[in-house]
Amino acid sequence: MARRGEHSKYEIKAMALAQARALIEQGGLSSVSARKVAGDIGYTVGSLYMVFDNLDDLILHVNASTLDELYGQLQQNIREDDAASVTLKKLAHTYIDFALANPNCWNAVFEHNVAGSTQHPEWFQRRVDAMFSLVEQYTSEINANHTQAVKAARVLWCGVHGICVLYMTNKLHLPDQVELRVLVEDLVDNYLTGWSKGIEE
Amino acid sequence: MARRGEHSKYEIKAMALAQARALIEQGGLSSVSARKVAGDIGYTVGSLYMVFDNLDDLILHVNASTLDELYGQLQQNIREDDAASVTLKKLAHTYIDFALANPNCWNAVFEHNVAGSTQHPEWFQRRVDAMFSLVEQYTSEINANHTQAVKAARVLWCGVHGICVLYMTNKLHLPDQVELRVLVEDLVDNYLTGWSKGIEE
DNA sequence: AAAATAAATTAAACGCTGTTTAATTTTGTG
DNA sequence: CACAAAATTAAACAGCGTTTAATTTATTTT
Repeated sequence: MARRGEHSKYEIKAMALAQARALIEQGGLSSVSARKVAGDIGYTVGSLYMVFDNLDDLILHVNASTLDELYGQLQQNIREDDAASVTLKKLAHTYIDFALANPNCWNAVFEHNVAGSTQHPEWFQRRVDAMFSLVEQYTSEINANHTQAVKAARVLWCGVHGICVLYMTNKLHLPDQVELRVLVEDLVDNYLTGWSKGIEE
Repeated sequence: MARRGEHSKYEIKAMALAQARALIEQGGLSSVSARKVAGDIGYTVGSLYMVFDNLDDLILHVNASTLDELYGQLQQNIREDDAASVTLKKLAHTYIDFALANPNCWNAVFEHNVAGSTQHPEWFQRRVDAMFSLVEQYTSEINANHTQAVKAARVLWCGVHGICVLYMTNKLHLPDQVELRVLVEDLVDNYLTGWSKGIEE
């Protein structure tokens, strides 16, 4: 085994990921290219293909780390003594706040769809599932029925995401009186109210 | 003025749009290229740039026609004598059905984000707004307060879209018991129940 | 009818892209 | 020191969006 000695494979991988992420932060997904990333960290494309399958693989790893960061922030804002409905609302707001604070990274997660395969690799899917599971923890506090709790978690999270994604891609034209945060508040409130009523009966 | 005589500008434009749409239907947005579209209709790229600003402009026009088709299907499934809540549910289902029936065209509408400008051209925005307005018609039947009806329309439509977009991009992993149609049903039902309860008080 | 003009259309070029290949350098080992 | 293996680069390929200049075609003018 031989290397230039300066950086290990892991270091090169980490450097490439960091630089790709920086490029996305600054100019969005379209400003990432193999030559640019490689050049910025002092290598040529070949070294990138040594540690990543291809550019999609690289971007998928950046997106995974974005999801990790988002997951961390979701966890941080949870207070054990809050009611489940309060926690769910906090999670929704944290999601929106993260997207607003990291628009390009957040966008990249959903903008980037791997061309050929219809499925994401397992290690990526796990991150998506983890977020649904987090929400599910609190919907199941409201309704112990597992299937119902799963469904509610999916619906709530998808709903919050839908508001977010249409807003971030300039397809949600809000009147001045209506704010983004008010919409998610309204969604979670009304959905949970309706859901609770369904349980009572 | 002179032309090859075979086709007028409008005809070329229409042919290009039709072919671009066909390519999207078959292989998604990534299988559209200026050279491919031009070649398929018997011209070279130059003729494309005669009738479109650029490739983004072409795709934006395809997407606009997709939205028109979707809007048409939404209108078709409306029965005047249905209750507003029933109509809203029908609209949601029609939206899902359209996405499932035209996955690549539907995806293209949301996958394609014009690089430079943050805003879409007016004629495109109008199509998006038209859909929200359609939903708004029926939320305002439930609550006459305009601001509230606008908000509910946005939240419902975003929610349905969120479910749809995460499902279509393989980021929504549904347990076998939970179906896509059940999710939108659940969303609309519970949201409207919660919303109605808010009005009563 | 021939010549001039203007538009339509093409061909070619520019600089970029992801990816693969072969050549080259560097390193660790026998 | 020589050999082999790994790291790294350089070059190539086929494609991309877009712009430019050249060329064909049709219309207008003389």
